[in-house]
Amino acid sequence: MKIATFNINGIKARAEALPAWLDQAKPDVVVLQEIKSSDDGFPRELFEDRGYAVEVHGQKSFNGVAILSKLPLEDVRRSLPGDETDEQARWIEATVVGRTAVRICGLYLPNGNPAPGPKFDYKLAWMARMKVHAAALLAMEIPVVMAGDYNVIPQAEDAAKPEAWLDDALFRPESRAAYREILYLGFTEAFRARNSGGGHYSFWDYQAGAWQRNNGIRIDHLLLSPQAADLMRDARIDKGVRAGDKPSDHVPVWIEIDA
DNA sequence: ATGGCTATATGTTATAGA
Repeated sequence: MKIATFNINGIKARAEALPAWLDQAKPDVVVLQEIKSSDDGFPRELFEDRGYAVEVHGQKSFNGVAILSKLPLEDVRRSLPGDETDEQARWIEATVVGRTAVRICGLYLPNGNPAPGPKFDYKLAWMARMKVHAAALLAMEIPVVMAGDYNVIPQAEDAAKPEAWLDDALFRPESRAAYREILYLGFTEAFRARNSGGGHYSFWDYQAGAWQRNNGIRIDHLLLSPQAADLMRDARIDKGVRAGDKPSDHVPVWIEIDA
């Protein structure tokens, strides 16, 4: 089962590039972030025509997440527990049953800039909520994949210019510590389990020729429960997508698991 | 780079992203 995460930065703007990537990469499951669309405005037919089941947790203009799956999506949850007043659409999860059942979460973690400030406080509070929910997911003792745009640069080697990010919410010690707290509950970060060293990125800014200069950061991650990590066969970044026509500023990151 | 670009809304500019 090939599972991918892709922050597409606007579903309408990616109406050509996203289907083109699906046809080439043929993922079984994709979690999408920043669809920037309401549920009603989501072009479901683009994906249903390709054989994908579609579940959307949308929001007008900003945020918004979705799951596409070649297999049926069961037991869909459309919010991160822990704050009923949170109206930002940043979490969706569902179960996909292949050879075994896999719980797949699609998340769009808050950016948090500027830091310090209320947006940074929201980011850290959201991560504390995610830690609680992640522990509950681990307790199920089944394959769980938490995939998405974490908006966290885990280590200096995950940025081409780490010195430029020292005061940024994506690289602040508080953000990285909160990320580690979730990871160390017992998850495996898929890409790092199979690839070492620097130079691997999942985002390049549209500005200042960041792509041409390979000035990127690695912020899109897949965290696997032990039962999922045992099934992992591969983990890669589809870097070439960034060079395509009208690209998102993120590229897909994916795993292959024996499930 | 303190924002050089991009996307959305229903705009003639503001807001957000990372």
